[in-house]
Amino acid sequence: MADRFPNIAPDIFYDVEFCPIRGVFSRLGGKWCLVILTHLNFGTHRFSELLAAIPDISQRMLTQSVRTLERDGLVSRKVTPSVPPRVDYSITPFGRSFLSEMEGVLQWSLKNRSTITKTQDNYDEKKAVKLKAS
Amino acid sequence: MADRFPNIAPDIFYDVEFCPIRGVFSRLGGKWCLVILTHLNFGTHRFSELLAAIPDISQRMLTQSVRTLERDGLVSRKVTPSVPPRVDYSITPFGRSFLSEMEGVLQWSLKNRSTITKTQDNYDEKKAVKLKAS
DNA sequence: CGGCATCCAACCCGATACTG
DNA sequence: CAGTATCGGGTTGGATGCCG
Repeated sequence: MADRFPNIAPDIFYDVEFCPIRGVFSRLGGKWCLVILTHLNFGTHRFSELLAAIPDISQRMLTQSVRTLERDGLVSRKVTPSVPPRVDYSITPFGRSFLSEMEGVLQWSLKNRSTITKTQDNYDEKKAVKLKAS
Repeated sequence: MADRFPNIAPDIFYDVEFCPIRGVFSRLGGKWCLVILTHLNFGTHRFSELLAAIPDISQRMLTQSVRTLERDGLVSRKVTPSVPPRVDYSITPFGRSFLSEMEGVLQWSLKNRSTITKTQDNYDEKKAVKLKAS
């Protein structure tokens, strides 16, 4: 497997089934899961609190995302059968361990946001010039 | 802004425009960009090599993804105008800096893959029992 | 209040065909 | 070889309405 090409990645990344990027990360890496987890990292919150705290998420997506996070064990869900009912979401230790690994990436994103924007603008400009030349 | 709720995240995560997750990470976090970057981290590769190295990507998605990575400055593209033409992709130092931040997350994914699978199975089973009871 | 169900629009993505 | 262009299915995600 590794002799497919010279200088290429370890076998694990070829295996579509076991590749850590495809299997785990692609599901938890989405922006919603990460945003929700980040908010819960600062305290337990009700469904409606999360909904208000994340202005650009729909109720449907929030429901779906917390369900995924609960199913994967990164978030715990506590139902209080009062009237009206109350549901609280908390981050689990497992969820915290994931988030701590994401810390560096988030810092990187924050630090390099403007650099990327400029690079993009530069790229788009060059492309526009080439198009005009043809 | 921060007084919206008690114990909630720093302001930056509320700002849809400047939030590091939404702005940068949601674009680079997708599985394709990460897989491509990982392969390029082990050496420069031609388009067709990448296509063969990543069995589950289509030509269209590969083109699109390397273009995104190039536009964001994580990958460099070198065209050799021979017949037939040759295009080589390499990871840039900037791309390497991103990848190094992702290292921990990838390790986490690899380490906890089986745990997550079991947690999911457990969750699904409990849910099935509840459905049967009703 | 915290969902779930439904409908519908948008876009993601693969397959295919064609070009320099 | 390394793309671009187009079509079409499948999924994502928003809007609305109903229910415990």
